[in-house]
Amino acid sequence: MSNENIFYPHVSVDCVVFGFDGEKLKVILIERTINEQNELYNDKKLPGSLIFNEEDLDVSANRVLTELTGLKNIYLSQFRTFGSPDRTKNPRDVLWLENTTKLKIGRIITTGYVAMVKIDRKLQFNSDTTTAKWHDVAEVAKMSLAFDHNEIIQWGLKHIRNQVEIQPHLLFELLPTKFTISQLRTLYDVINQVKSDVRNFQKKVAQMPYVVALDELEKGVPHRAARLYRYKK
Amino acid sequence: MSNENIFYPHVSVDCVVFGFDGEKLKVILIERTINEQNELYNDKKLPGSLIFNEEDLDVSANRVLTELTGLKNIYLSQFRTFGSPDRTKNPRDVLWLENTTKLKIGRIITTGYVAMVKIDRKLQFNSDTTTAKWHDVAEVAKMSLAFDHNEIIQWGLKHIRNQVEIQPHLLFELLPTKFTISQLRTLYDVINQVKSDVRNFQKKVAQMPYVVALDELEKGVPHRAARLYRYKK
DNA sequence: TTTAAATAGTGTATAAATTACACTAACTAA
DNA sequence: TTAGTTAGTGTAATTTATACACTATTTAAA
Repeated sequence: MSNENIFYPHVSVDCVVFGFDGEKLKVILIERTINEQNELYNDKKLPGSLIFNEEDLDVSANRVLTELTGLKNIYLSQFRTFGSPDRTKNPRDVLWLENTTKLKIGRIITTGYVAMVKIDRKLQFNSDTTTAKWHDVAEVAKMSLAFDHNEIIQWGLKHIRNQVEIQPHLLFELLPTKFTISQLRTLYDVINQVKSDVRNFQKKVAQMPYVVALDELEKGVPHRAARLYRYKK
Repeated sequence: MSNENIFYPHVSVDCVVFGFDGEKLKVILIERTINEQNELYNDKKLPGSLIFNEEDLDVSANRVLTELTGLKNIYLSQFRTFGSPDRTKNPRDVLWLENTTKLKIGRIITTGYVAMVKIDRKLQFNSDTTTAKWHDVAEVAKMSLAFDHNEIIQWGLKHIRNQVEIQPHLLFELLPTKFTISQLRTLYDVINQVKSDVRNFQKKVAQMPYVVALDELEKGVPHRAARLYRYKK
């Protein structure tokens, strides 16, 4: 192996945080502002950043997520690492990187993490120049995000689809503590890209010992109120 | 973000190549020799190496696999990145790294790839000091490999188990071109850690349009010969 | 040449899971 | 009172999964 081919890339983590608003899948994006020849340009990106020395990847992902969104104690699950040399070929991305890190950046290898969180969790951020907000996943697919973040989101989506199939319990991470079967079904359908039959779905839920009915109905709807359920254990 | 926390790790790839000998799951390991204070020490590790500048991770994994095993045109699938700062805490590993790369190595982030190959493919290698060989996965679990390679193999195993469930076609990557149903069943059982019923398994295979019976029997067995099948499409 | 040993190969009945399908119930607002 | 909106319920048919035991074929040894 010849030494001159070896180089020192930077390493980062990016977090794809999914939420569900009762109707659509959402993802958290950070707004970034780039000062390009004194023209301000606005853009969106995933919450992510370079890792620290002596910091494990998982730890880094948690730190970065908290720094950029205020979310704490979120279960983040690694899904894929993106290492194309083309990742930093967009001059706008390079400009932004060098401005925010004060480093000369050549190449960045980034590891993607997914999380599924209840959408009512408050997003806070401790930087003046970034804003974390929920966006429709479907809308985001049409936008042009920083770096290869569109691609990263698609892989993240694929990952949670697989994960939910193996561990259906994960669905409840996305629902409010009290939810209707209708909400659960809509979520199930959005994730699995299917259209479930209402009666068959009720039957399926009835067989889930971990979904327990409450003596409570939803409120504030202009029609018959649905029964509320919660996830147990 | 403060600059002094940012550092420059090395990035590598490691390949977990699975095979099947008709009975047990196998994995390719490389033998390495470490000269430790003029004592030679032998050891095993996964085929892996540092990536080159401007080289995509996937490309790198293929290059490294070919360099260390002679295997070409193998479908490698990324499964997880290992980034603990403790990865390079074993002095023996550091010694070996610095001898082979002639670089001062601090930390290495490595991305794991899995492949499934027919075990009759010949292993060649173009280095005098390394030897690639098949080993029983179960035996390897009891050995102490270089770096965190034991852990990497376990994650790789988990990955192919999931993948095979989603894509049963992958099983045929591990079988010879012509195989018996018995071999297919044994492989299925080893991968899924189950014990299938012979009759039910035959039924299952009969429903796989991509497994076609040949007008041919296995040879050289000291009992009734089984019919051969092949994978189609 | 007979017999033992080893593995191949076959069918049926039961249970469980999945699918298809249409109407009544409850509440709100006009 | 009525129209609009969503909640909630059962049954039959099909498909899939499971449990289970004997005969067939070949080789090698007695």
